[in-house]
Parts: sequence; C-alpha cells; structure tokens
Amino acid sequence: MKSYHHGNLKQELIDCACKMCERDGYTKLSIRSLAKESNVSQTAPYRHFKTKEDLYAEIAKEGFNKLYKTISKVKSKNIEENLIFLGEEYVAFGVKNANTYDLMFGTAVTDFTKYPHLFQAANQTYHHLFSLFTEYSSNKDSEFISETCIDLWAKMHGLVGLLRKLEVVPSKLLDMPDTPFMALNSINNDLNSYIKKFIRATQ
Amino acid sequence: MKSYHHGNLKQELIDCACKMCERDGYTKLSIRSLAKESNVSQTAPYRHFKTKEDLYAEIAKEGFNKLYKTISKVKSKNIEENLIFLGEEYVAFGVKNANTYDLMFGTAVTDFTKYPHLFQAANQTYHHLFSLFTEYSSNKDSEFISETCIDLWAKMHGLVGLLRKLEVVPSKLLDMPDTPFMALNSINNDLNSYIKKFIRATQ
DNA sequence: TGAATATGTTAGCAGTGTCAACATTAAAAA
DNA sequence: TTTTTAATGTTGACACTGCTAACATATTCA
Repeated sequence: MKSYHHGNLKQELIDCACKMCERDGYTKLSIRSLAKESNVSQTAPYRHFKTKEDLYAEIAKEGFNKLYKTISKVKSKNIEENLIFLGEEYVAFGVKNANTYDLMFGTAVTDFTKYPHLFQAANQTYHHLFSLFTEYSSNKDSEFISETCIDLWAKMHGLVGLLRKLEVVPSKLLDMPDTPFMALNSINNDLNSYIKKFIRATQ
Repeated sequence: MKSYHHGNLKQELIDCACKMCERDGYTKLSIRSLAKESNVSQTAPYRHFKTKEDLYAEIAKEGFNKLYKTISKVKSKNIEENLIFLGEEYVAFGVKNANTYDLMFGTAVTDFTKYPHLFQAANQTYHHLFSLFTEYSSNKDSEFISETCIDLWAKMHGLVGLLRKLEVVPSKLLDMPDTPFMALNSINNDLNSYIKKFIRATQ
C-alpha cells in the first residue's frame, strides 16, 4: 500500500540518481527517467531540486563524500604509506566512478559556492590531502606545501583523465607506436607502483 | 541570391559549431541552433554528420589541430625553452578554450578510434611532446621517456582541470584558508614560472 | 541526354527541462 | 481538537531537442 506522500523521497531520489549516473553517465540521466525509476510522477523531483544542476550538485556532493570516506581510511601509522594509499585510492576512485567523477570535476556544475554542502565536501577532500602532506613533508614551508599539494592533486587528477581514455581504446592499439597508449598501458599495468614513485618523489 | 545547394556547407557548419561551442559550451550546442545560425534547414546538418557525436568529434579534431599548431610553433633553438613554451601554451590553451578542451578530453566522444582524423590529430599532439622530450632528456631510456611524458602530460592536463575551477570561484574565496583556492590562485598568478619549474624538474 | 547520387527541405515522432494549476496530506496555529 | 497553512505530490502543457522518413533540387558521370 503506497501513500500519496512518500516520506523520504529526496534522499531516495538522490540515491537513485547516483546509481543511474554511475551506470549510464550523467548525460543520459534525465529527471523524467529518474522519476520513473523511483515510481513517482514526472515532476515530483522538482519539489526537491529546482533545476537539473541542483540534482547534479547533489550527486557530486555524494561523490566527494564517498571519495573522502575512502581516502581517509587510516591504513597504517606510517604517514608515507597513508599518502600513497590516498593516491592509489584517489586514482582508483576516479577510474572506477568515472561518471560521478565527471560531475565532481567537470563543467556540469560550474560554481560550487552556489552549493554549500558540495563546496564543503569538496574542500574536505582536499584538506585531507593537505594535512596528510603537511605531516609527511620534511620541508615545512607553507608555500612549498601548498604548491606541492597542487602538484600531487594535478597529477592524480590528470592521470585519471588520461587513464580513462585508455579504457575505451581497442586492445590492439595498446602497443601502437607513436601514440600515448603504450606508455599509458604500461603505467596502468603497474599503476600502484607508479603512484608510489611519484609520491615519494615529492618529499 | 542564395542557391538551393550551398557548396561548402560542411566546413561552414564545423566552423560555426566550433565558434558556438567555445562561446556557449558544448552542452548548449544543438544541431538545430547550429542550423539556424548557419541559415540552413533544421536537418541539413544530418547530411554531413550522422549523429551529434560525429559533430563533436569534428570540433574536437579542430581543437587538437589548433592546439598542435600552437604548440609546435618553434620559438628558439633551445630545446628546454621549447618544452617550457609547449607547457605554457598547452595550459593556456586548455584554460582559454575550456569548452573545446572538454570535447577533446571529456566523455562526449568516447572512442577516438571511431574517428580516424580525430585520432590522428590527437596522436600528433602527443607525439610532439614525446619527440621534444626525447631530445631534451639526458636519460635516453625509452621507458623513462614515455613514463615522464605521461607525467608531464598528466600534470598539464590536471592543472588545466584545476585552474578552471578557479575561474568560477568568487574572488573573496581566493584567500580562504583550508581550501585549495589560495594555493591555486598563487600558482595561477605566476603560472609560467610554475610550469617552468616542473618541466625543469623532469630532466 | 538521362540516370544515379549528393545535398537540400518539410513534416513528424518520441523524449527532454521546466512551469502552472490542481490534489492530498502533514505540520502548525487556533 | 479543529482549522489553517505549508509541504509534497500529480496532471497537463510548452518549447526545445536528436533523429528519421519522404520529398525536392542540383550535380556528376555514363
């Protein structure tokens, strides 16, 4: 027996949207299909998200929270190991949750400051990297720290972007000369040791 | 006096699409609005692009060619300077032509191998980086070269992604602690010397 | 010249984001 | 408790989208 009022529709829509987004990509995600999949009328979502961008922001926020949760799992008491763990998990997250990652770093949601929760979630993630690296680095100069953090972040972020191109390329091209695929593929085959290497290179 | 047949519609559509894409972003670009802006019927573009993705691929291809042209302008006989020039221009291109860059590296066109011209244009760009770095590096080991190229590329690529987030952030947040914006902003204020630094660090 | 092909137009389908008007119910005020 | 109000749901509609089919016109080539 289903009642007129749902009770918890907003969160249920968000959860459903996250699932659909990751499954089909955010471009395929329509408010109408979301409503249908949630067994609710076409325009019901508009009671909770004024625009589609608002919905995107919500998915991105969930993404950052999930990433943060993954990344901040303490593995060992060795800071370097934690930092390496962070790098590995970050890149793995970006590749595995590619569609959500698009929403987190793409242009679908331009201005994070319009969405305080999203803004906070995104900053939290960065802040974790920042504080971990601060502990790790032997150079305590704050300018060095922040610059190197951006360095690390840019590299992880860039790596995610490039690796995703790999996924889609036919395997016969992987050893094609004069293309970046061979290099990317060999890095991908031993990704974690590659990440380890470039994190150790920062200290 | 305008005739029924256009004569050069395909290229004109592509040029128009590139302009519109860069102006409004590729999500706002519709085939219908493109047709309208080109003074042609709604479905005329379909004679030249079977699907919207085909059009996207065309825009991305033009993007890679433009990027390659910019990057391969020889500036001096000093290889290091050329490599630095490449880095500066690459990042500048990505930030300035943000919407086109999305199409080149985003997920709108997934499989480049479906579009040989695009594939070729993309590889050409990478290949230029590769050969320039090969000349530059003192370490001639091919594995080192290709790994470091990916390194460089990932970093430039990642930097573009992060800097673009900056552009959209209200200026009052630029010196907000516990956010990456302060660090990004200070890097951005002296971007070229930052790029110079990380390129020199590779040799 | 005539047939085949390329390139253009018009009409229309199914799907989209969004809004306005209305229905139902839960929460707040009386 | 009753009544009012606000929140949350539904229906219907508009303008827009990608795309296809059917038709019109021009170009190429046998």
